Amino acid sequence: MATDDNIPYEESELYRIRHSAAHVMAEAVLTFFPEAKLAIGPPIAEGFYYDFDLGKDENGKPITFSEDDLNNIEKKMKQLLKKNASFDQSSKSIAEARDFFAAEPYKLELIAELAAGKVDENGNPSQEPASEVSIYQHREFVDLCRGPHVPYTKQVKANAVKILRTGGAYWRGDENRPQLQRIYGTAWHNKTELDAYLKRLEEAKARDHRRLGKELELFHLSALVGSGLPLWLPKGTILREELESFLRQAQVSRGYQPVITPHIGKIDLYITSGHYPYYKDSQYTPIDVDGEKFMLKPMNCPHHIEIYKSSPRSYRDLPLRLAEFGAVYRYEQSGELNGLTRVRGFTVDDSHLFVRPDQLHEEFIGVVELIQHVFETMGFTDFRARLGTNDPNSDKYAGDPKMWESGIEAIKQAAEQVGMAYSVEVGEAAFYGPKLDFIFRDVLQREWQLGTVQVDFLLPERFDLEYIGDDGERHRPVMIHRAPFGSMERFVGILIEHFNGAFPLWLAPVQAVVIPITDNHFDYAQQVANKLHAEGLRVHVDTGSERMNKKIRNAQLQKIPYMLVVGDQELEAEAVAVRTRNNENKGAMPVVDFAAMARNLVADKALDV
RNA sequence: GCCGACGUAGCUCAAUUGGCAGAGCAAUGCUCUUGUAAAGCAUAGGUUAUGGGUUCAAGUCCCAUCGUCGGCUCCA
Repeated sequence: MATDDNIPYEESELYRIRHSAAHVMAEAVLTFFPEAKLAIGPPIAEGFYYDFDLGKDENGKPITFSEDDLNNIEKKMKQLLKKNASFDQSSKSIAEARDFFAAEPYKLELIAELAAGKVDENGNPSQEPASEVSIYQHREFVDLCRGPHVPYTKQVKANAVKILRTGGAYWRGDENRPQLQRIYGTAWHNKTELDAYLKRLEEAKARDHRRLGKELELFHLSALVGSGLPLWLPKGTILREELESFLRQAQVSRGYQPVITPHIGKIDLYITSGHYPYYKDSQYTPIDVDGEKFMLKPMNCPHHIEIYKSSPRSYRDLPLRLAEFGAVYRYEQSGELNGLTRVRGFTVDDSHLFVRPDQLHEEFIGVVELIQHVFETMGFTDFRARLGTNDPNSDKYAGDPKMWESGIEAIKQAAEQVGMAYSVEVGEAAFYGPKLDFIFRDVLQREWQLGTVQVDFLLPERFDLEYIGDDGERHRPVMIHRAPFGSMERFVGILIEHFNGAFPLWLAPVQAVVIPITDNHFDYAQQVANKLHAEGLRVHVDTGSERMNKKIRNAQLQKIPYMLVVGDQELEAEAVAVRTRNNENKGAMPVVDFAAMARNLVADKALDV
């Protein structure tokens, strides 16, 4: 996010520019749609938006912005920016404001909540009831608004502003409220910054995992198989299995025990766990067999719990760490699906740790350290932690408040001990307990929730879990749910974009391609490949009829780490001419030397070749 | 699920106002035997997502379904 020096974004000039741009855009909209009702129009991370209610057409359908409308609005907006006007603040009493905004139902709702002390003028939560409201005006355009703005419209450069897109958006983000028409725009200090931003958007498009997944033959989405049910192609499978094997090893050395559970389970299992009512709307319909209902597994927890219950547990058995790459199925709404990052069938690198209360602290720290290890290995340096707590005002969260308190306390203590900063976000918890999420920011500054650790006192109670303590009495264990990757699908999707398809050697589906210069070198190329295979490397021989140059180009486009060119000279010297995908020509080296070098890079999980 | 846009060869895209479905890449065959990012020629490839409708005539217009994309909601 671009900020001026170290000032918080909210206090930066860019924020004022964008907020002002939003007002001028709304002014432009009103010139074409005088009847439009205004909702809210705040600055956001990389621009701004404004929501409008355009009313209904003669068929009762909501009026929406067309592409032409957007073009016209943008043109008008630029004119209005250049035609200078000052932004002037004033205040009105609640009664005056009600009067003034009498024709603006959305503003009236905000004023009512302002007066009740629920929100501020920008729609953000507030504490104190307001007696006056802040108003900003430029020319004829007046908005309920806390500001701040730039002093004059001219200070928003017309050539540094762009309208980006439109879309429906629910009023107050509530799908039960009317759907408004939102216009997104962006604004920057100057044209250079705008162009840089637009270029960044283009780059993001080029490294989109859906595009690269096709080009690099990693996965396929088939309409016939079903929406959100990805098929892993051979190369994508290598990538995924390398990740799984990396985590599996890391887990075995930390005392985890792999288990395997079925893809379906009786509905009673999920009713007992309490998952069923929470996830009912996002489930595949239960399968009815001989009068019994089975559900596609939406989560692995209850299955692992039944493993815990399969035999009496002693305090000596704990912690019991059960791990599974467990496939789960959730019937996400169609509009939510997206490539690999949002699917209906996915695999959670799931584990449930059954621990004694006195082990909770240490085990939680162990999980946090494992996640840190995973992120570090991937070269993910830019991430933050988020403590998700229950919202006392919501009925979404089960269990008694004491459980929640001790869970939250356990997470805070663990985070403190490992020196990890975190932000607290109310209402981000799982229904059964608080959690610490790891949110990774990729090279394009987008944030993704990946790893998660959750403390759960509830399910042990629901399933009546117990262990026999050293006092001979029955005690209740605590559960930790955790997934460092989050889901294999999402993680791979993010990894594709993070590395722009140029995976570290240990992950690259094809690590090297041998390129014979002429047909006469095919045999030698195959010998080289055989040797490297024997060394555990994934090598492919390009026996196509193209010229060497074309084969190099193809390998470059496939982002294969090494191109091993072999001709007469290499054949003679038992060597390969090594070229990297970074356009680096390392020259000839003996095959054994290349193998040793590559093996080391794989063993070290080096991030680049 | 809601709002909007879109769906033409394996991929990326063309196809005046409705008027003979086409190109590049990829694939296949042949020729060339090549030294670090695209050799040449040829061949094949399509019920224009699916199903209806309007029309002398539909890739193009209308309806429905499926799918994809951009948002909203939701979320690993």
